[in-house]
Amino acid sequence: MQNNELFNTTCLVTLQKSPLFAGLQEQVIDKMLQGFTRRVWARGTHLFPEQYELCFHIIISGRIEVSRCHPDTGRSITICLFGPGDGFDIITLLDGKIHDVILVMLDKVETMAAPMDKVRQWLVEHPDFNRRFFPYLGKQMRYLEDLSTDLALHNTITRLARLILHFVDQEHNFPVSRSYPVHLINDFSHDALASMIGTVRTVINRHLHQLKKEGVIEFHRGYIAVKNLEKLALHAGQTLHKLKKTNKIQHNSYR
Amino acid sequence: MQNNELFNTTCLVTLQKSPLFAGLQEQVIDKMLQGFTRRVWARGTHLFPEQYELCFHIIISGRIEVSRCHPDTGRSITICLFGPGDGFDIITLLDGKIHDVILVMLDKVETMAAPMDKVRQWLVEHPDFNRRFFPYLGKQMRYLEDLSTDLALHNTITRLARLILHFVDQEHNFPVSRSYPVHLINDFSHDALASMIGTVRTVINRHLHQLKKEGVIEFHRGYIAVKNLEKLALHAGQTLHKLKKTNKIQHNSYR
DNA sequence: GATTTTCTGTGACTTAAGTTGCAGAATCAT
DNA sequence: ATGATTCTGCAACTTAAGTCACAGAAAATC
Repeated sequence: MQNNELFNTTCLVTLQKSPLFAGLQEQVIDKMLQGFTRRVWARGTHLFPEQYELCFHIIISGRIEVSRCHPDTGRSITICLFGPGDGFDIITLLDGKIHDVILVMLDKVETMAAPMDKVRQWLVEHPDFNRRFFPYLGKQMRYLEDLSTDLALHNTITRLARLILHFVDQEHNFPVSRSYPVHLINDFSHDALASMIGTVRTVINRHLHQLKKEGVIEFHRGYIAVKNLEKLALHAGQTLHKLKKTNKIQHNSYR
Repeated sequence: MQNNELFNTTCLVTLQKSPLFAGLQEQVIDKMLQGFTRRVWARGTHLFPEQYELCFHIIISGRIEVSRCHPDTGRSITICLFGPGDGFDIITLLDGKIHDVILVMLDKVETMAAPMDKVRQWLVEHPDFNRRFFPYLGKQMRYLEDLSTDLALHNTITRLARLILHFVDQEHNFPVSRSYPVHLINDFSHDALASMIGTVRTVINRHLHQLKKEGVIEFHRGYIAVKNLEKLALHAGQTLHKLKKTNKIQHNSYR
């Protein structure tokens, strides 16, 4: 089947670029590819623990939002965002216990799935794979730590600035508008952005308009780009404490 | 030296109870013990990345608070809390990069230290150790996820209730007062508690007094115990949405 | 045991950030 | 196309949770 052939090629390419598999011997990757089954989900699908706990998945195409939801208020927080090359569920893979999060498919999503136990076995059999696995875990833990830190220490506009800064593509700027596009979260609704930094739509809306007024960003429905990186960095607090708040520092130093 | 002998015995016992080493063959543990160096820090010592990035440490005695601090406001958030048997810094071990957190010794702390590379080598050479390492990572990631979720979705009194519930020792209750003691955080100041849930001292103080008035807990300087677990669980939202907030659920259901 | 330092308790005040409600725009489904 | 649905933009309002300031208690240090 030609379609399948194409999918397999896409898989190989994705794996070779994936932080989990990049640099592995081709024969090892080939052998692993045999063990995977293709899965496809439509955009908007919600997956609950029972539906993903048995297999480990590698995303081939599309994005997945991992989130938690408050049963009473309905508010939700996005714990992480996955794209092609990412694998889930890492935590269940690690400890075998159920992981109580909701996966939302932000696009049509294609994955390769293999039983958890088989992937665990690969980790033992292929030290190379095992070694590559560690930095990937580190990256995830750092993201979670940063999320907690931001939520606890920064106000909402700072968090929004940091979010945009985190996903901005500083390499490629649009030649026409001289603005920097944003990755992965470019087409997010204000609700989705709110969930990323643990707040609500109206607050995101207010802050986006403020940043636009200040000339930091430009945006319209499903589109954000950065016009002034320095100002954005200032909002994000990158160099803030060196410039502006000298008085505050002094004020706190004699506590 | 007799003192050293005693320390080695303590080490062995700690390792055998540690989530990282429990169940390993004794000869493997013995061999690892050779590779460790003893380190001691006084209570209150602050460690910065340069001081711990080169070696992986296993705590033998005492507690360590891992935290981040906002340079301007001086507020800080405790990212995790380590006790005997825990190892740090896990993230640097995983990806070899500097990990920008501050370690605060809450007691006099004794650790065993081994070069990062050596521990990474052990992970490769001893599949048993490697396998035990994974669930430990899972536990840490779950804690971070829960922290983020709590910060984003719950108000401060709920977070305080959850904190206490998380560290309560449900097994042993004091026969006299019929109250349940708290682990690890029992002697924390209100400032330290505040840092655990990402808020400030005055807020903790207010809520502690409220919980006391409601008969949920009892406390005095450096002491907390739970008098009514059910009420505490209610505050923590464990069964909240089933009992109390039915109206809220209905109210939200037609959004 | 005197003095310094660190904790705790409390009241008054401020404000960031949520909630609610509605109207119009954009997009999707049939 | 058209009707339904989902997004966006505001404005008015509420409140949880901060800040600030000070005093007394407890603990640590000398």
